[in-house]
Amino acid sequence: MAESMKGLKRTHRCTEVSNQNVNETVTVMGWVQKSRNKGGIIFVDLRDRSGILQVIFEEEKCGSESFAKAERLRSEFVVAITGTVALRAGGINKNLATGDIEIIAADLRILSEADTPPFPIEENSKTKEEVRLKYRTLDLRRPDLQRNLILRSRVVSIIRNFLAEEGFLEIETPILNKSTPEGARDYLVPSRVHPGSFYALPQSPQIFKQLLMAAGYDRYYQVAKCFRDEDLRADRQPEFTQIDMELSFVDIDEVLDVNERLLARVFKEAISVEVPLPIQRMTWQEAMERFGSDKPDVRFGMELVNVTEVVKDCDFVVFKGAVENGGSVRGINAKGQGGMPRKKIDALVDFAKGYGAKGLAYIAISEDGTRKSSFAKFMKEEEMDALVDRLDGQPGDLLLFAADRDKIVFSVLGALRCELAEQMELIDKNEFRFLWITEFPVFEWSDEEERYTAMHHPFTMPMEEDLALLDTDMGKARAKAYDIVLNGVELGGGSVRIHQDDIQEKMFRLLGISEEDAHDRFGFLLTAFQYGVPPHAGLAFGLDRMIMLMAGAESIRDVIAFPKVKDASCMMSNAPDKVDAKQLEELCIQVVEAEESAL
RNA sequence: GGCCUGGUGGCUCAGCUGGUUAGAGCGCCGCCCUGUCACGGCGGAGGUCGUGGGUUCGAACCCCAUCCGGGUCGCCA
Repeated sequence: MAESMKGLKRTHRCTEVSNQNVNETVTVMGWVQKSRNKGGIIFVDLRDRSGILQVIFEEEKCGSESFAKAERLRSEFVVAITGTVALRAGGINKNLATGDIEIIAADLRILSEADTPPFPIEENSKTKEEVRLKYRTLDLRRPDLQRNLILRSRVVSIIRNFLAEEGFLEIETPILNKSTPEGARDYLVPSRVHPGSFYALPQSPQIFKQLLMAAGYDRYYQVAKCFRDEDLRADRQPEFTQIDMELSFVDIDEVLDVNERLLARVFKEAISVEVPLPIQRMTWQEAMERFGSDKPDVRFGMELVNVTEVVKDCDFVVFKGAVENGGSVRGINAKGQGGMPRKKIDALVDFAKGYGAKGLAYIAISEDGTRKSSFAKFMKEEEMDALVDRLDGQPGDLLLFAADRDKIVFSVLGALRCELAEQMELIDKNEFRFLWITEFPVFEWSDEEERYTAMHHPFTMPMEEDLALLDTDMGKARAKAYDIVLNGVELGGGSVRIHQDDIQEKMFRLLGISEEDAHDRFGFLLTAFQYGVPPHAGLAFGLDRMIMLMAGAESIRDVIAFPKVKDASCMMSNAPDKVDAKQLEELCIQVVEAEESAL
């Protein structure tokens, strides 16, 4: 039976008690981690978010009533204990921060009884995520998740302090918005007052922060919830948090500068990691050429090598064909993997196919220098020599080649490079390597829509020196856009925005957005800009990913209190769910269930 | 939507090519124990093998469908 805590006040969290408090009377409250009943003495490990503290019950010290209650304690009971701090009479437990002390209980109240939890509340849980997510409150009691959320809170407060010091204002923007498609799928909210009309949840506060710049708020930031109705991944949730900011009267360098100082501060204060400044910068083109990725992990090498020139006249149709179709042939050298068994190489080929490759050519060089290759028979001896030479192939190396359109070659080798690094254990998990990627293309060709779309968004400023390209070769135009990458993960990105109306008009035109369309969708922004808009630029960090990397978590779910599973539902609450017919009626939405089952 | 992968007591797993009364560790329950902390001792309970079909004399195991997780490609301005 649960008791009241009337008259009690907690004096310490569990690990706030130390040997400095010996002989003091304290009141601690928390959950029973473990109870060890030795008959005449009962040991209870009491747990709260700070950690664990041992309490002992002896009948002559706590009285028969409390002792009887102590005998009933089970895992996860919530209790309040008043007692005296003492140095341990028994051995010291070195595994516990409070291992040299214990509380000699004088009084016990059972504040809440508890059923036996469905899985153990312990660090490094082996329990399936499915079960953990269903009982998320229990999962959140585990020390590793508590550490992650405490870290998250700390990071956010460091960010707030830093940005305040730098003159940023924290301003909230609406959650219920007008849908401005182009980009991710919107979550829609039906309007009751306007039947048939919908709000959209923000994918980011993009337009509002630009409006704030036009309104003169100079430097803005927000811890912003964002929503995207797309499929989930280990590092993607349908709702997630961005540290979103925008600055007026700045160009690229100033944005990067303030953000790298922010990152350095956060990593130093939160996890004692020094971030050397300035952070390395690399253009998008260079990143693609060298690493096959716009978010390269530069903790290891294994860079791509372009061998198009070497093989363009060879007789191997795969290579020749790729070159003739305007593509390229590139390779990587997996050092020391020349002895990789055929089966594993085949697995790599399958891996490559998952990224759109039709195949993967290889040359395995054994320790004695002899070569095994999937395509040697189509090549002249000197062509093979030249290939090996270009990739600096040494005895014991494995050379892998992809031939296709650049887009596919990059994506295949970029992924393969990371996969091999993982297999070969080339990655130092304690290293944090930041990288700015700059000069993204303004446009990206969409095969699906058969037109150019904005790579970043339609308000991204092209590089001044490339403005002329917009009329002649728009695919080559570069933007004043940048991403911040950490260990191969895109942590954030942003751009300088267009504040010149003629350039904005041109962008809309190039994207196939008519004047009418633009006005319909972004009219409120364009109108605002007519009354004086400063040059401005901004950036947004994915907070969840940042915490994930800082915490060394494998999934974003481990740094979010109540995450959703793969199909975007919540295993705990069962959201999304059906709603009452009455609720739908108010929204003038027909109940379709009956019709569906009839079909 | 595609591909890969998992589902066996509360938890984690084993269960060989189909032949059982489906096992183990932890947890749980009861009794005992005044220095435990992975406490210990003795005893005990607990499983329609995700679900539905099918093949077979016989299915946890094979086939089909389906549900619930995980990874990934597409998608994610």
